[in-house]
Amino acid sequence: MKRGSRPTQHDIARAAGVSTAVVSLVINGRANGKVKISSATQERVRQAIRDLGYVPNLAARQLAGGQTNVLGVFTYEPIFPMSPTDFYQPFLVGIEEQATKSDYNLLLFTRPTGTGRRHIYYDGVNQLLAAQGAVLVGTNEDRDELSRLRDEGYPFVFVGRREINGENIPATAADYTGATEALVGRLIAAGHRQILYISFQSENESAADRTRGFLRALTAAGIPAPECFVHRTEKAPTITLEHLRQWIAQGITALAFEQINTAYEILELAEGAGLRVPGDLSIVALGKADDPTVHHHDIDTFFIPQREMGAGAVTLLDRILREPDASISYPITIPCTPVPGRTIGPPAPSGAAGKEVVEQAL
Amino acid sequence: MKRGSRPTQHDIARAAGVSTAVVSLVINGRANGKVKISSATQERVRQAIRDLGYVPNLAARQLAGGQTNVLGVFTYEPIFPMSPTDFYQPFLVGIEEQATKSDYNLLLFTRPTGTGRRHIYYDGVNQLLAAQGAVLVGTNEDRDELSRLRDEGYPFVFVGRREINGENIPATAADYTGATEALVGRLIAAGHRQILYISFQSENESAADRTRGFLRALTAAGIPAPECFVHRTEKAPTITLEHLRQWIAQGITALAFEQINTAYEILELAEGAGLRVPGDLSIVALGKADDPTVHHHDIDTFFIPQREMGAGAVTLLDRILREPDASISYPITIPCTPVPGRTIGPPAPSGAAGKEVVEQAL
DNA sequence: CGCACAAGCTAATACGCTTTAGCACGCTGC
DNA sequence: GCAGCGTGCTAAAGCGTATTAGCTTGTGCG
Repeated sequence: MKRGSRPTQHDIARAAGVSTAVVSLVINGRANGKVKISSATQERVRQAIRDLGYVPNLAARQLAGGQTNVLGVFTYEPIFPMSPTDFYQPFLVGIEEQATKSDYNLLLFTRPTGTGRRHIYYDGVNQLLAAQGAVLVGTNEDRDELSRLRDEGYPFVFVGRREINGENIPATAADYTGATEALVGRLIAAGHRQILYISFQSENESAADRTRGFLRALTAAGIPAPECFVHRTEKAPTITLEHLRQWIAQGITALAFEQINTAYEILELAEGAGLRVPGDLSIVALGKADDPTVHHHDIDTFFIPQREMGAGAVTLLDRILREPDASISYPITIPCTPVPGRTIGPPAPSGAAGKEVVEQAL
Repeated sequence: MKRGSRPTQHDIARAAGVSTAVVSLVINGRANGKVKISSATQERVRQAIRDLGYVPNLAARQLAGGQTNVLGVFTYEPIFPMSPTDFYQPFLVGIEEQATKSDYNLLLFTRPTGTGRRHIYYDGVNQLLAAQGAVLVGTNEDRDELSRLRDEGYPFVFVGRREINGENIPATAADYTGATEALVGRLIAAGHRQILYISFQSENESAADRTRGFLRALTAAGIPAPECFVHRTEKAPTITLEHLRQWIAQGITALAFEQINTAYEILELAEGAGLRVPGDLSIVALGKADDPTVHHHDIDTFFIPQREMGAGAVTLLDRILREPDASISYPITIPCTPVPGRTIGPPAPSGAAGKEVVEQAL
């Protein structure tokens, strides 16, 4: 063992009077498998490891095709967010928790990619290869990269459902469809027939799932679901009191918002203008981050199980690494817990009544 | 090249009709150094790389070269805190930022150590060795571990000043001494002569630094600094209105709290009881976390430069790794920016006046 | 012509580990 | 006495890359 450098298996082998193969077998717990090592020898090896302070070289281990116990975490956004109310935080909490339980260390990919935006491929090199597998988090992902990654057979799991070329990639996903269906079902059960679904996100998988749940709830109740029930818009400010007035006049009795923030703004807008919620208008939000600092107590919605999604991603990745040939159907879906509020109620008796109220309010 | 696996330098070499050495040299831009490769050959190699879609194998590269670009991050507390207002968060933000700039990936040590509490040494083995060097964060550190770590010559940096056997270890530290001296100086400039320093923490380096700054400010102004000016207590609730009353009666005109939370509680306690701050009592806090969600607008204090401390730790570690023989004096000190408030003012005319006010208030 | 020297390349080795074929040995059963 | 077998171990072959000592060839120069 050269001065100043770490001991290798070779050094351990020499100290314990065995071959490096024995050392490797003992370290990897394969001493009682096909090849057997006497317990006396095992103990000598372990003692030598302790004496010399041996730690395996990760790169060598990986090169030789062994276990490194390192999972990569790649986020398209900065990992440690400046804003403590960051949406991604709970995912990472879940990832760390489960990594600890499953005995993995986490390798965070923070190296710059020159372009400002983060990329998996850096200088032509797949950064993730430094880890055995990786969990990917973020909204701003690069589909081409994901596609390439999958083609290469690199083991990874996305947090959130993602499709590449119409096919689901390994992922853990919130059951937006089911949760939306249940929530909208509650509106229908309360008597609503004309429900407007307001989508602010660009077309992505989460929005698609919610839309599907929305439509399912309608069809399950035998309500025809014309496209005019889905309102897509770019930004929150585009909804005004004027919009609300028009919708109510059209006979709309309930609004389903994709984002809880917008739901909350509109709730305040409506109540500030004298509209009663529920009564004149019922409001639901299709999901709420598990953020302990913010409480939208009153809006009917459901929790997005972020920690579970993060933890589930690690569990799934672990399984993929252990059983590379297992056929698993993606995504792994995790249910959302309902958050009861006070914004669902029976609709106003008729469209005309709604109209009156709004005119009074203005 | 086997099916299903990525092309290697060997494949490129064969395709371009050269040896693997040439491929390696071209890839690493060393084709014009000691060993020269004709530009025609270089172009052939590059073309083959493009044709076959070659991507270097990181593990092999690391094994052969030694450079891993991986820094360890060891925290005694969980890394992704559940509480978004966690004190450690900003340190990690800084670490990540600087790691990105300095072109390092971060290896988070999350593997359990069996004992519940996290430890660097696991089964007698230094876990950190998996990385080139490590940044350590946390209050609950194990001094023996740090001592051993240093003796082994492992490159590491602590975030926050730490002494082992009376000697400073590599660390980045907030300039508590200077900031405290300046802040207490402002009290003195306002006319205060009897200032009570209230310490809640157990005896550690940060508390010691503040105490030193406090005493320096006093001696610089020629004020004798008897020990009775330092009040140590375990928990916040132990300070009551009764205490305040006694202190004012003793002629104390200003309080310096180690923790801003306590300062804030006492401020509310005092004002709730009719005491005027400042006026009857001036209050300062010796440091405030860089937490954007909490605003103690009104208390005079200073920011603890947490992000800079984290970033500085990475910078320092980088330097230690690059110049192992450089002699650097520790800790690297980072100044604290003052946060002006409204709780410093001139003292009450006399001790007796203070007494009166308190008696009215009670 | 003979030598020195540069250019352009190859062969070989090392990095630290995992894995597997196979060896030596002692025991059992016939 | 020997085949057959299990136990405990070793030797050796990679994994994909970087590095370097040398080899060959061509060129300039005295």
